[in-house]
Amino acid sequence: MTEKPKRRDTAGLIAAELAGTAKPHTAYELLERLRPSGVFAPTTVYRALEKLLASGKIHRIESLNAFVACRGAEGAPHDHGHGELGIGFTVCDRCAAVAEFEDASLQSRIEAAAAAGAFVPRSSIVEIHGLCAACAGEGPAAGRP
Amino acid sequence: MTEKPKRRDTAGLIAAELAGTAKPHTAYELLERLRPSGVFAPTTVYRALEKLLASGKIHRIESLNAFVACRGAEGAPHDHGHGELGIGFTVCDRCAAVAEFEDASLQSRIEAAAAAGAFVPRSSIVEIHGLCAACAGEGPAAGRP
DNA sequence: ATCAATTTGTAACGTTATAACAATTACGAC
DNA sequence: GTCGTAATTGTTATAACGTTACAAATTGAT
Ligand SMILES: [Zn+2]
Ligand SMILES: [Zn+2]
Ligand SMILES: [Zn+2]
Ligand SMILES: [Zn+2]
Repeated sequence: MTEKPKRRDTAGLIAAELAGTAKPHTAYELLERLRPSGVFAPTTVYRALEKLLASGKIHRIESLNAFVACRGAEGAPHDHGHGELGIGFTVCDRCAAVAEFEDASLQSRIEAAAAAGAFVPRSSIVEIHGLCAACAGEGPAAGRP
Repeated sequence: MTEKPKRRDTAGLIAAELAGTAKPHTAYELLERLRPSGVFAPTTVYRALEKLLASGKIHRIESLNAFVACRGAEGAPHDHGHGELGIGFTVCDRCAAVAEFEDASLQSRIEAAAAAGAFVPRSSIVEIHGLCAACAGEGPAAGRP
C-alpha cells in the first residue's frame, strides 16, 4: 500500500518527472511541470533537487545546468553515493539524451591525474559530448540544439 | 615592437587578465575589470570569450561557470584545439586554483566508455574537485568557498 | 496546550547568458 | 577620395539559472 504523505513531496514529484526519460530537465522546466501540483517558486525546486542529489537519486549535468535520474550504468539504479569518482555521462548534442556510465579504470586514471598534481580528489565530473547511436546514423550533427 | 590595435582588443584584454593566475574568473568579474577600459556590456565580454575559447587560448570550467587561461599540462601553453578529448582540470574547493592536465590514457578510457555505449564523442569535460597540495596541508576542507 | 525543530512557502534579489538591432571601423573596388 | 560591403563593436533589453531572507505551517515532544 502506498503512503499518502501529509506534506507535498516535491522531491518525489521531481523524481517522477525525471524517471522514465534520458532527457535532462532544467530546474525551471521542472518548476513548470510542477506548477499544477502547487509548486510556484524556484526555491522549492532547488531544495528538492538538493536532497535528491545528496541521496544519489539524480545527477546534475554541469554542462547543461540540468538534471537526470540516476540510472546506473546498465539502466538499473545503482547505489553510488554522490560525488564518487569514476562515473560519467554521455550527452548527445543532437537529441540531448544522457547516458550514465561507471568505469573503474576511468576512475583510476582520474586518481592518477590528480596524484600527479599532488591534488586530493573528492569528486569528479566527466561529461562526454557527441552523438548518440541513434543520432550518429542520421547525418552530421547540428551544434547543440 | 608591439602593434597598437586601432580597435580595442577586448579578447586581448581578457587574455591579459587571465594570464598569470590559476584562479578562474567569471564573465562578469572580467566585465568589472574591463570597465575602466571602456567595456560596459556582457555581450562584449562573451563575444571575446567565445573567440578565445575557439582559439584554445582559454578554457571554460563548467562547474564554476568561469574561465581560465590555457596553460597546458606543464605550465607552458600547448597547442590543443578546443574540445579535444583527454584534457582535464583540477579545481581546488578551498582556494579555487585550477590546474590543467592532459593524459593520453584518460583520453583512451573516455573513448572506450563512449564506444561501450555506441556513442560518438566530439568533446569531453573532466573536472576534478578536491584540495590542491597547498590547501590539503591546511586542515580539512570548507565546502566550496 | 506549548514549545522547539523541521519543512515548506513566498518574495525579492543576484548571477549567468543571449537576442535583436544600431553604430562604427576596416578595406577593397571604383 | 568615396562608395559599398563585411566584420566588429556597442546598446538595450530580456531570458535563464540560482540564492537569500524571512514568514508560515507541520511535526513531535514536554
Ligand atoms: Zn548514477
Ligand atoms: Zn541523440
Ligand atoms: Zn589548455
Ligand atoms: Zn587550494
